[in-house]
Amino acid sequence: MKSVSEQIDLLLRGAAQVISNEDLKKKLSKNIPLRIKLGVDPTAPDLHLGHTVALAKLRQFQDLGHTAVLIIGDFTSMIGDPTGRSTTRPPLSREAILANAKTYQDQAFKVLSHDRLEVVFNGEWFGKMSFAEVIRLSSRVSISQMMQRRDFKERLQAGTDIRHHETVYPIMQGWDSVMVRADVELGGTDQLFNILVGRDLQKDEGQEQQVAMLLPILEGLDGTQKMSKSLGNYIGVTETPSDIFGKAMSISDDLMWRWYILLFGKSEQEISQLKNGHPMEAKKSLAQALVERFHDSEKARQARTDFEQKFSKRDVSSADLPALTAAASITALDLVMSTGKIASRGEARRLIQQGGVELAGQKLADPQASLTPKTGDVLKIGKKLFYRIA
RNA sequence: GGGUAGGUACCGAAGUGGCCAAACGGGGCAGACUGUAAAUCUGCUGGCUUUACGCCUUCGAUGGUUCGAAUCCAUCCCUGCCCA
Repeated sequence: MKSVSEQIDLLLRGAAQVISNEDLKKKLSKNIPLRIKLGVDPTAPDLHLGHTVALAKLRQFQDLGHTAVLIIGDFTSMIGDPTGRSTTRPPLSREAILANAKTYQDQAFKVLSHDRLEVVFNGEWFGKMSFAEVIRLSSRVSISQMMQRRDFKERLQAGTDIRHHETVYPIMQGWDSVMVRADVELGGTDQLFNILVGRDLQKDEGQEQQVAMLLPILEGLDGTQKMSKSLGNYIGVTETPSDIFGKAMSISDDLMWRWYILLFGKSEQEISQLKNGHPMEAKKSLAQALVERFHDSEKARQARTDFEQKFSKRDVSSADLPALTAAASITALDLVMSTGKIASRGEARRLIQQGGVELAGQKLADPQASLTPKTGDVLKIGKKLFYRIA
């Protein structure tokens, strides 16, 4: 096992806040594997890079010899974490939760190691609790304490309703920490309150208190807003190698360094070393590393080669492109529409008129022009869509 | 339950009888420039077509008034705020 200071150096990279550094150091000094808790809500079926920030941190702990305790919130997700929400969220059905949990694990293992891992469902203990126990547990947290949470306070002020069960959520999350005897709990910065409740409850139970390690929110492709599905600025972990690679290449340089730190735990020295080279090289390496993480190294190399051919060398002659069957004689408009990727004929018309469509290297200008596409010709629509005529 | 302000395109927000497919901003898409980056500039951004100031659908819902309605009237649904 690495020395405490080496571990600290690695673990603190990218962390937004740790409560407290001293506690963490003390725990590490015991030189026995720590139990690192990460609770996840199986509410959304697909993970994106934003979700993997905490997973990557958890993996770091695993690599240092600590035990990852992944809590699947099958029970808590029936409530829905109110964190960051301005409205009560609709509960999920049992079946949906279990199906999501399965998908979640499959995807999480692209980042996590199977070694030194425990996966538990919190229904194991919450499902058995009696109402009396629930009341006893609830009595440990005061309402005014609960109302200190920013999202509750704001909702209260804004006059939107807060349902009673939502205030129970932090208590349940805290109780999870007690049940798994967590040494460290990971979470986004918005999880501060919930994780601190865990510390309180552990203290009440006579346990050593967990360290709260908060990780920053990952910015999405646009570089400003948080990565989220609804904003469409995300990279999903199940996306194809070329999509992951291409999307990663489209981010700004500033964002690239953030991703290096948050997703790959790079140190300041490593970053400044990368900054000495060409930024595009650094970005390609990042993109390649991402593909490797979610697929494999062979596919990552392939994605990079394809990308370089398609874009850097602008040579698509040998690249692997989706095939498109076209009639011997067809108008430019119909050819573009036959890809099925363009929403309306009006949009296709606009693309052509604005010079966004090329066939065999020739820009098309007239939507009505009659074309005779040959087998092997490449159709390029906009920046990202490529087809080879079959 | 009472009062009050509202519901407009992906989002925000103008428009209060014809010049409204609906200003403006954001977002998105495309082009130029680049490192297919960012920033910047330009264009586009409901659908269809024979691309025309043509047709169709749209301004919470349904009916109505009118030659003509996002705009006026009626009923209904939903949301915020204040009071109880």
